[in-house]
Amino acid sequence: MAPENHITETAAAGSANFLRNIIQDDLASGKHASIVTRFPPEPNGYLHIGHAKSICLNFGLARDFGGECHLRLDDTNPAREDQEYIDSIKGSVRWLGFDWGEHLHHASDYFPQLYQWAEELVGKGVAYVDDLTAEEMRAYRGTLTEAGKESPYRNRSVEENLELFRRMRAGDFPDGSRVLRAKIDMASPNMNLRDPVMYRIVHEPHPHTGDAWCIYPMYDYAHGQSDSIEGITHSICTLEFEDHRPLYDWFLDQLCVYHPRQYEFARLNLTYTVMSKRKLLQLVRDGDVTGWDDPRMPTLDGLRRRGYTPDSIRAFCEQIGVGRNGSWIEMSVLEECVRSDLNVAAPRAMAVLRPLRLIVENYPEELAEEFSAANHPQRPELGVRSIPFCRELYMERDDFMEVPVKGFKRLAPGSEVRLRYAFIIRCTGVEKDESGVVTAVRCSYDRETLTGGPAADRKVKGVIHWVSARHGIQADVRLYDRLITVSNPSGDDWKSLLNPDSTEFLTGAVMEPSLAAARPEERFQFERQGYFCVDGKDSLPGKPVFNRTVTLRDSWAK
RNA sequence: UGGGGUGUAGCCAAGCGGUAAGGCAAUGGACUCUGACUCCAUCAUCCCUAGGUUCGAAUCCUAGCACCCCAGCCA
Repeated sequence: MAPENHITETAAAGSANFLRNIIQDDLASGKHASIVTRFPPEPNGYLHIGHAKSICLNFGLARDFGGECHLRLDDTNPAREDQEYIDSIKGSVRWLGFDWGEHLHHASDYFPQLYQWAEELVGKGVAYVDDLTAEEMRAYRGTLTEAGKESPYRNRSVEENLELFRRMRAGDFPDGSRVLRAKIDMASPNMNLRDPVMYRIVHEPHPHTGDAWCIYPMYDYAHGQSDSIEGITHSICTLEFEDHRPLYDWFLDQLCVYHPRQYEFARLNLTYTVMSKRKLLQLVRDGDVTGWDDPRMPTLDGLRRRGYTPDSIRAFCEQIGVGRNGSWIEMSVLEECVRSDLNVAAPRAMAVLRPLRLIVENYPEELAEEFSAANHPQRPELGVRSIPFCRELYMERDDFMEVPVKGFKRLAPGSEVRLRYAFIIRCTGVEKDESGVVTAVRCSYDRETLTGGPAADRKVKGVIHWVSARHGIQADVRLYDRLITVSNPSGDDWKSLLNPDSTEFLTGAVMEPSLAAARPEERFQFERQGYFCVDGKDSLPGKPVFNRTVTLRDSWAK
């Protein structure tokens, strides 16, 4: 079979999108023998689910077409970047399941080359040192509908520009006093071409180059050339950089170096949350969340702590597709991705979140039995575990209604229900406190109805989970809800849309004893309730804290 | 009112002149010791609008309309 066919077949594994089509054409036409992509985050924040879309796209394309994908830290602005972010970015990409192999790069690796090229452009007379202040420069830039004015420093001689640029680099000038600009066209309808800044002076230590530099390249000057140096074939970025493409092309053409092509796709928007690093940083700084890895955050570290699996996030990125339409993906798509992953992967367990005492009147006081429960109803190979049972149990408060509403299939006075993996019980009465609140439910059980027993097949309308009061363990459970109250938050007042009830911490939950051994990041389905993950940060040995990843679908709740 | 983009179901999204894939959501039903899972069925005479070309248009042409992005020494 021809290699082309092999490539086509492999590529068919991913769902169709315009970038795959472009790459297929480029490979078929021989424009490229193989492809090189890159994921180029700026280390000024933690990666979020939107970055995951880009990571899966770039690494996925490389994987499917037999190419390579580089991880490049776009570290051109030491004023905002930090080693903490570099570490978290690398961890997140690896956690998601991608490997950059030998190709971990930093834009700062190219500072010497970038500087040399800048001198070359000065020598060609297409770059100049400008002394205008930032405010003046803004005024000279013009507006969307009016052309800008040329700076009075625009026509300095090559010699003077070279001398000044070298002195900028040598540290002779304070921050903000001068910049190096490309000499393009102050009247361009594309604002990016109105003599964009190439270098600015920043006396600030850099996490990767230390104090070797006090001038730093701007994104537009650094990015395309970095792509060129690395031999990137398809430089994929988000839509807002579309206007920058002429500038990307301009630098590469002026320099006469290898010229990668830039393609843009629509960034991800997810309903009921915010996605920009700026806003996420604000939530962290203002203490609205506990950190970048707060389980409510759409960051990869947040989703991880919440219990999302790398597989589920990759499946999500595959499902949402890649296009050029500004789109909002409904949170339910993401939730469905974890559910379907965890439904297969997560062992089941019983936990009572809001306990209500359940007394089995005709069960002997001193007796205790162990019943066998499947760890996964559809996967017998996952085995069974035993669950202790005794006269006094806990049931879920929501599973009892003194005056049941129509359609209620759980326990109510006089009604019957099955205790999962145990007996069928009938409610015989309730106990209440002075204010009328039910404090305990009383019932009787029928021994014949034990799972596997002679009357086990008797039909009852409902099955409820339970935990032995004598054997159950206590554990903290944290329930999370959407961060933002409206589906499509926008504008400056987004902070007023924060959901005040996005966390609910439960301290009285009771669980089957096997859960005491749960390890950090271990995931379970608490039957009839949802998927839960042992918090990787706040759990102690033998004392797990459970985060609710997502509820089970509940067709009754509606 | 300058430039660059985008318009296919509630939300995404294939489609590239031959008669509207798929996923999520929703609805109805089957099954069930999780009101879960699974399964089955329904869900665009129509592709922003209006004209035009064509035997034939979501796909080509023309004119509109709507929405998004751009005036950091951020990326």
